[in-house]
Amino acid sequence: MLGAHGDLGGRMRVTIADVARRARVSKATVSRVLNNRGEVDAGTAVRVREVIAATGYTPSAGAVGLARGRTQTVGVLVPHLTCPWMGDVLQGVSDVLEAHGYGLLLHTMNRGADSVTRFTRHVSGNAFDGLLLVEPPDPLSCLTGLRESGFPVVVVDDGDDGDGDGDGDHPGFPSVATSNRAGATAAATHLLATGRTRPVVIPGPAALGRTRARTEGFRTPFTAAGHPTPHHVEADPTRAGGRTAITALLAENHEFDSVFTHNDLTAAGVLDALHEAHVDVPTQVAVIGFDDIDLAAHTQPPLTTVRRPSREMGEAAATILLANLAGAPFPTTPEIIPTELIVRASAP
Amino acid sequence: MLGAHGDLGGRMRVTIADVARRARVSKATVSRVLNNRGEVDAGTAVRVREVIAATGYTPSAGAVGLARGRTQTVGVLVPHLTCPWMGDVLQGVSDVLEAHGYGLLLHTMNRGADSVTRFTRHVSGNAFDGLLLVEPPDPLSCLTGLRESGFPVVVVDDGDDGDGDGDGDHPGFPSVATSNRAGATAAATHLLATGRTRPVVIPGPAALGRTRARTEGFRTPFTAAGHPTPHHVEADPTRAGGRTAITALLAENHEFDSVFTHNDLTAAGVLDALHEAHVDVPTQVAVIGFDDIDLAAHTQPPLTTVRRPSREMGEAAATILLANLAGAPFPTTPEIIPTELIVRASAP
DNA sequence: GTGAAAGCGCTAACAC
DNA sequence: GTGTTAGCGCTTTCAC
Repeated sequence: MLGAHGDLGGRMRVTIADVARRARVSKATVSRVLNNRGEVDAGTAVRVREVIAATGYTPSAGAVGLARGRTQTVGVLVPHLTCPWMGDVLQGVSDVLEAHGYGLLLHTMNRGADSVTRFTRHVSGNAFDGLLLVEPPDPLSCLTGLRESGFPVVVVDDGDDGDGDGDGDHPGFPSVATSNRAGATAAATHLLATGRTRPVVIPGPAALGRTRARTEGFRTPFTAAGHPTPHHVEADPTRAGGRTAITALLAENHEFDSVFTHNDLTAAGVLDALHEAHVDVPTQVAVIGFDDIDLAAHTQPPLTTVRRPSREMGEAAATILLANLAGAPFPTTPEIIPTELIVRASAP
Repeated sequence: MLGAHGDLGGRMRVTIADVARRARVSKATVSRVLNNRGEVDAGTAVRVREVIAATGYTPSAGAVGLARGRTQTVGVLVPHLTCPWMGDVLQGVSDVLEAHGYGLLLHTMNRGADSVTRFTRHVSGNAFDGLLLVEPPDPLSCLTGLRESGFPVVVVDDGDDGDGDGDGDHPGFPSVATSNRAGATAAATHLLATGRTRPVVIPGPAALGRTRARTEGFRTPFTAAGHPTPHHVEADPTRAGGRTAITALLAENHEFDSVFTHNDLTAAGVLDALHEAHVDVPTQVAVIGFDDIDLAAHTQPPLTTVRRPSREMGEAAATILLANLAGAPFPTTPEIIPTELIVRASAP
């Protein structure tokens, strides 16, 4: 009977000592076989491996971590899990991490300060080797402490706009972002090319770097072509927000031939409002969103939008972090994954 | 200068020994203060706490885990992160776990067998105290081993139909499911109440218990009312699948006045096909989906659907698991979170 | 009330 | 090549 130490319920863990005893070697040798470290006699190695297979031994992750000082785990902090693209980011991260044998410890900031406190404890508790911060809100107090401690951190989707001046929302951290500026420029260029000259812009939260980048990127082609700066309208970054904003605009008889929103949800609301007002899309007004969430392909009409490469950003961030854990230095400039203009019926 | 042992880069970890030394007590006493265990002199406790605060000491999660034999972490295995409701499930799980001070180690099965192998290593490596299996595919080999070992596992969204016979896809495991049968019955009843008698059903994967449950639940009211068994049509569980299926059905002049699909994506495809064929929804054909993903509220017309309480299911599963870790026995019958019929314009 | 000492399961010098 | 010996940072008897 195997390892019948009598644990309550299941059988007792088989430890490296058990393996060593049964293979008639020392724990050190088992460890060597386990990690292909040092030269071990071929015959001995085979014997050890047989015992390992026979006993079903698996090293205790915790013990290995304690002894090595590394946990083979990275922490991921996300604002919340329910927004449309978070799954994509996580999938990208998870794929890379799993491929390299790393675990992924997930944390949410859903419960505000308390969440962050708990998270910080985990960090200082050495629960993981490195950290991925997804869309961190601006004033994340624990950040400064992190940087000072030299703990490996990569920021995903910092507000950086890809214009090379490195002015993300969290300068000083290695980061992955998308070409917010170029994406917005592509949208503007597309509108101009299809004869639209009087756009309305519904920007995102003003505090975010990406809002600045998208705003500027969109304005550039218009002013360059001699048109006035696009009209801006504030709105909640929701479907209802977009709808309300455009309804108000129509009520005051503001003239426009196109709408560019900083996110797809708002754009969906814009479509709603236009539909209600019997304004045809795209003949009377063209609409372009941002992100390319699932919904974008399903609106009526389907939404032309700037795709944000969420999954690729997750992959890139994880890759950079793992490279650093493996000894490589962090890149000094943000890695920019390009956006892509997805042309659908709302702005053909 | 604090703990200037000289770690490369950051400052060296402050350990319980450091705290003990500076507070002029033993490690044991610090541990007692830390865990409110045993009677510690009030003055001593205060002194220790001061040192802890001053040094910013945080216990090493790994060391605590090794010593206590518990990691305060639960593993979550999901098929993939990109499907619409997974974020909701995870959010529910995460909220409960964080509220109880547990970490969440996320695993994906994206890469098939390899993923599962890695995952299994983590399990036997004692990386976590308990396990949440979300929508596990039928033949998950490691499952039987898990059950035998007595390792705490809760299955989320097992195929169980809530009819009380406990015939989930993974009998023997405690599980959380939704009232698939009752939800489908509600959809059927709603259709009948609005004068629809010739429905078409597009079921989900035949292998899943929930497909059986939804199929039966939908059929019951029709046969009870003396109508024939609803016509079934196979289709991929995607938007394209629903579209193709209905297009074919229209081509062969099959008569029907309503469509019930086992998921919203398929329903969206059905709407597409009907729209193309100039069949009006809902006057000519009513459509009801299942799940209530974000998309459902945004289709044209908005989709009537059976809401599946993803987030609540996640919360329930986590709660059951934590209760077990705290000593409570597992419930012997699946916990059923009820569905809810969300009536929108596609089937008013 | 508090300390000393023995682990938890593993790795990593260092000897032989 | 392989064993011995220390730890990694904490918890937990068991004395005092």
